[in-house]
Amino acid sequence: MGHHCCSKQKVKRGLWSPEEDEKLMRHITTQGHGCWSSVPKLAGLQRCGKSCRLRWINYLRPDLRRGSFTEQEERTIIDIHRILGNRWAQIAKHLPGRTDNEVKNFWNSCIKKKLIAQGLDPNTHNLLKNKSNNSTKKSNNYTHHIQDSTSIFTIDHTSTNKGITSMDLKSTFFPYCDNITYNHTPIVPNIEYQNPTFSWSEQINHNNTVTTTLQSQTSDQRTRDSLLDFTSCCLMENAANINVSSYINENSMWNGTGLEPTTLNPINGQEEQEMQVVQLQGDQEFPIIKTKFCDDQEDVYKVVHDHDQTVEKTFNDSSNFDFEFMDSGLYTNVNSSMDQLSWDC
DNA sequence: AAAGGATCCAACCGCCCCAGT
DNA sequence: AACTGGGGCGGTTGGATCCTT
Repeated sequence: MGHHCCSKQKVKRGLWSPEEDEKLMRHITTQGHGCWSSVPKLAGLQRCGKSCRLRWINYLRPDLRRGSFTEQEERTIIDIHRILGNRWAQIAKHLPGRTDNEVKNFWNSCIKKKLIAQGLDPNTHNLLKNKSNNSTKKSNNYTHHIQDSTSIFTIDHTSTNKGITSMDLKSTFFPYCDNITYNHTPIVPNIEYQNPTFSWSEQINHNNTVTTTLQSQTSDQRTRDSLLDFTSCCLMENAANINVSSYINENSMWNGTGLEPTTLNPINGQEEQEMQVVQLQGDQEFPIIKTKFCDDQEDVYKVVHDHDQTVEKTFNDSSNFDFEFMDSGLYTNVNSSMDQLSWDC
């Protein structure tokens, strides 16, 4: 069964011969394609218009870029796919000379497998469930720096200096934060939080607990929730030397915060929901962070220390962004293509 | 060398959207 | 408003090629 546009015609199918290519090329370069349904007749081809169009777009077009995909192109595809999903035509628009078909094939034949091999679900970009625990275990000697100028995070995993060492959260991620004062006293001295619109303070109390206070004067609930989550998450990162996974998600990109708003309600329904508590664990002095919410939603974040200097954690399932992904170097160009994408799409 | 499985990728299919009537 | 045709898109297929045994 052919397309409705050419179902009455006797059309050839299958691979194009060099002669057919020649005819189509000559016709379009001299006459232009105009109405595709008329191209086969005018070009002397026994193909349907759609087939001609496809052949031109995917193969004959002179501005096509041939050859294998570069690493940069691969990263771009992954970045955009994280937001748009299988919208190959949209993705291809960000890759000059590449077609949607090409991108789709590359994804299915190559990228998909790479992501799976890294323990990531290619559809959601989340950690695959059966890999999530393993991914949190890492060697003390593992070192990985990401200092791409377009990355929002710098991550350092040297044995003496783990965790996020700096971050530059652009104001585009916090469009609702207009009047937040900067008041930051980090637990880990080399941590720098560079976004002036976003801050919190941390104080070590006499009873070996740490109180974190989010300094937010915004009245927007989503921002407050986002910042609370973010603070909690970073605190865990710093205190436990773990790689925090599954935190920012693409939906949050769309709601404008860039961070996943919590769906939880503060304990006692407090208006001020900034309080976080870090407890130092017995003589090991290993910190655990527990965020208190309403009774039925308690202990969403759990950090468990084991004997191998590794950490397991449990997160709210609704979180599906992963720092592991950025850690792998795949998540880049946030401030350029990704920001642009938010506006384009 | 040959067979069979795996992979790649060009092309097709079917659906949707939109503009024109 | 309903119909029609063209264009665009994502999913799928199947033949060619590569790889493994």
